[in-house]
Amino acid sequence: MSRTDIPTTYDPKRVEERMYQFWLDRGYFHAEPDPDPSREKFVIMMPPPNITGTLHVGHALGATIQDILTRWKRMQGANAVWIPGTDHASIATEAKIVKALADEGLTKADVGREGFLKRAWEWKEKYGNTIVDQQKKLGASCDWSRARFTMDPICSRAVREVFVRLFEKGLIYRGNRMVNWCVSCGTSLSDVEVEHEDVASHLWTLEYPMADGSGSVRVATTRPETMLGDTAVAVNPGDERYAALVGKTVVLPIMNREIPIIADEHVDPSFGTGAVKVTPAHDPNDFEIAERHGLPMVTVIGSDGRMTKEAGKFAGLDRMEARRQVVEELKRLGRLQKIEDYTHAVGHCQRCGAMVEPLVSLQWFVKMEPLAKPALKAVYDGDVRFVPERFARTYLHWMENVKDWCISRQLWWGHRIPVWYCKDCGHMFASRENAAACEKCGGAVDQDPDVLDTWFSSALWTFSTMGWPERTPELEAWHPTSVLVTGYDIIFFWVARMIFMALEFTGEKPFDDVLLHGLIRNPDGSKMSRSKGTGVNPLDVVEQYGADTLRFTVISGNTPGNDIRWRPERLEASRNFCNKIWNASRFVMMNLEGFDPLAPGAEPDPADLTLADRWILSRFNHTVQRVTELLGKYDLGDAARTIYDFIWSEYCDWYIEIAKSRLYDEADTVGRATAQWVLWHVLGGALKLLHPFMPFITEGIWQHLPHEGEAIMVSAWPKADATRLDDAAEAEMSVIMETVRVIRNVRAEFDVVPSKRIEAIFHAADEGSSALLEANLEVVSRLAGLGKAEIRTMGAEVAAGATAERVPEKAAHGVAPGIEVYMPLAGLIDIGKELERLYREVAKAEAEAERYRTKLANPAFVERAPAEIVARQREALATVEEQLAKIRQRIAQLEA
RNA sequence: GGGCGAAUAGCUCAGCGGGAGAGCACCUGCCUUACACGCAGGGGGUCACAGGUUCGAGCCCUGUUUCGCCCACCA
Repeated sequence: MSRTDIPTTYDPKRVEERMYQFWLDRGYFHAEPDPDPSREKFVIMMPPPNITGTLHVGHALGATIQDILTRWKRMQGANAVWIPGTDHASIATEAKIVKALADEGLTKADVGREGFLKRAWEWKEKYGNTIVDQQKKLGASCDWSRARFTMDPICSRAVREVFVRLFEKGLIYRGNRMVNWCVSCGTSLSDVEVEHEDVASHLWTLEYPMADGSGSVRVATTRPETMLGDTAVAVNPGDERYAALVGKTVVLPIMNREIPIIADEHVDPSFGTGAVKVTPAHDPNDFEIAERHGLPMVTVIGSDGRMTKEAGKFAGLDRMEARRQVVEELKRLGRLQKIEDYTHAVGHCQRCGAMVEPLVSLQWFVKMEPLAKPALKAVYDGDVRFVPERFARTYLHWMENVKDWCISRQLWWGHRIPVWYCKDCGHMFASRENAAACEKCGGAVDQDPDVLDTWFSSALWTFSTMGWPERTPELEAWHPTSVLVTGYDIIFFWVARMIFMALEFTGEKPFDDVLLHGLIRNPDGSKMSRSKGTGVNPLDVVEQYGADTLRFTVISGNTPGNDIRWRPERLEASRNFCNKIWNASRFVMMNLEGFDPLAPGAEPDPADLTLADRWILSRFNHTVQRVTELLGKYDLGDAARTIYDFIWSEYCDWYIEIAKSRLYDEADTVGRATAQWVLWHVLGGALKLLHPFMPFITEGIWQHLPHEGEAIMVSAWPKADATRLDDAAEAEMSVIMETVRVIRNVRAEFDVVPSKRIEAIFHAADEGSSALLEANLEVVSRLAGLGKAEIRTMGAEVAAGATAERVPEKAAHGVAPGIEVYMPLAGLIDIGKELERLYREVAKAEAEAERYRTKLANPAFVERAPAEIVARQREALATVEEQLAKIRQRIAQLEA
């Protein structure tokens, strides 16, 4: 195919799949631990998505960030590896299986534990890889050969090891305690799995008569149905109103049970009536009060959410129905004193949304205090760094107040708790191997039926995946990992737990940095929800726009930790950028015919470089510096924008346009070759900078450009070449650019069509400006559409009046630093209109000058501000005043 | 009840101590031999409000307001 046949629109479909396969075939994603400790390593463990899941834009953001960092580090020569995996997601997957069973008219009990697990594994085989395949579509450069699943033997073994060690150390214990119970999922939950939501409800004030008939005590409650299980009424010990009643008893209405009035510090005398009903079995505080006072516990709500036998005639009712009936009954008995509207927070199950019931049950817990200590220190000392930093505070606050972690779940899908109970002697023991008999008496044993919280295995992710407890080469070389990239919403679930687990079991932090990204929201700011149909499927986006466009869209305009709203229109901007790159590259390729930039001596002699060449090379190297610096700070959005601006606004808008003169001038062999080399060199470098962000298009183009090496993805990350940084060239170029702008401006003002060439007479202030303009006259002419152009050097001796005579009266006027332009627009100009334009120019410049003058007139500023700042202001003022003078002079001429 | 974030051009967002920015939208010209998914030019902002620090403040400090989020056992 001839290069001119390249389509003018970039088509991702023609590139993406082919390039990904190419990378896979070459094994570029794979890494091995490097025994050489001096080589930089870069390791990311992918947060394992649930096997129930499909990709959403949030995943796309996380994956893009991780891929950018990994590709960048790989290009920098680091031993970079990004290890992927999936999570069994105990409760979420189990819910899916249960639902699938229900669709067949079956229940868990119908299929039994084994049958259920068989179905779960089938589910995993069927759907476990969809999300992996989806990530490949995004261009994720994961080492797929290292993919792990949280229930792989290698991970399961680590889970057992950790459990047994914690058990033996006394850090895992079993206890009858109050836990969060989801009646719908039928399992206990940890504190973090409960979401508190404000619910508009009522505050009921009940009246309990004194047993001795001496009056009554009023108590307020948000849960009247629990009164059936009350075993005391508590007041504050310092509350004089009730001092005389403490020790006496009241009769619990409906149940007609005598319960004591006790004094407990927990009671806030200023709230409600100052007296509290105590229901130890259904309220965490009451549970504690009961423990302090040795109160009995009456369970009136069962694990199914229905009232128990203890609830008397309400037994069997759903708790909400029981509430209505209890309230009715109290009303009838005259014991309902008051109903007020009241809004309070109620816990809901994170997974299913059902109201969580605090219930007392026998569960397994991890004792947190000893584990939290080192985990606090690691972050406090800055050993583990949060980006943005503010999230370290969130973490520290949580960890400082962390309570024991309930890890047992009454589910079947997950890591089964490795504890056995002897049927003969009652001995309980934890074991690394499945136990067939009691370790003490040899009697028959039963394994604990529960499974572990999903997050228990996720917490070990950085090291379980690398073969711990073996001392594998991976662990030696790659642990701790470099950075964890995840959403700020799972700091407690996962980040915190990884930190204390890794510290406890490997003696190392799990990662150096935690990079938190924000959530992608709907255009109205609400959370995306698949159930509400508001989620965006990244694969649809890839289908329509390509992966690079999606990646660039999620990464640009995004700062760490900040949420962004999903605006589909932004995709078009990224898509247009792809197209811009495509066409710029197409242009370069079309103009590279007959030139081999890789040939010896192809690099131009510095003496042959034009101002524009030196300028773009300088700008490119500044861009390299800046982008590298930003990536190092995880400012990926800023880095993306920097590359975008360089490619579009500098390389395309200016350099390519400037290069055309030399490219099209067959006679200028040196000039042509120089432009070709610079075009090629800078394009290649810019593509490299862009590659981590847009891997497909950059690789696709790079493969068609003359290049060394196999692939851009394994090419070396550009290093800033100090010898190419050229401030003088940048300053001079800005004068040339300003001159072009001034002329374009005039053309636009007077509606001169682009195809019409115009004449320009330049007045250069001095020899320097004159020489600069002379050397770049062709550039200016091309970009500004000039026909005839003349440069006059104005010596200091030239008087103002003398200038006017040498300029056609009917000419538009423009001013750039050190350069004046007169444009006789051949009949298109209208002096009145020109004057108006000049007045506007003067007004604008005058306002600017005034700002500088005020500042410089302030002695405090001149004395106290840094000399450099003051000098800059003076310079700026001088420049503006010089231009002002010239415009005023021209106005004077025209007015005369 | 604590804590955090946001408030900057019509919209989505950068900027966080020394000349108010980008993309989209809008207006005016242009199919100029890379690109109309484009080019050139242009309009548009007392940077939420009130104080303070500073020679100088979207940028730092204090307070206020409005949204959003997280944490929390006042029944």
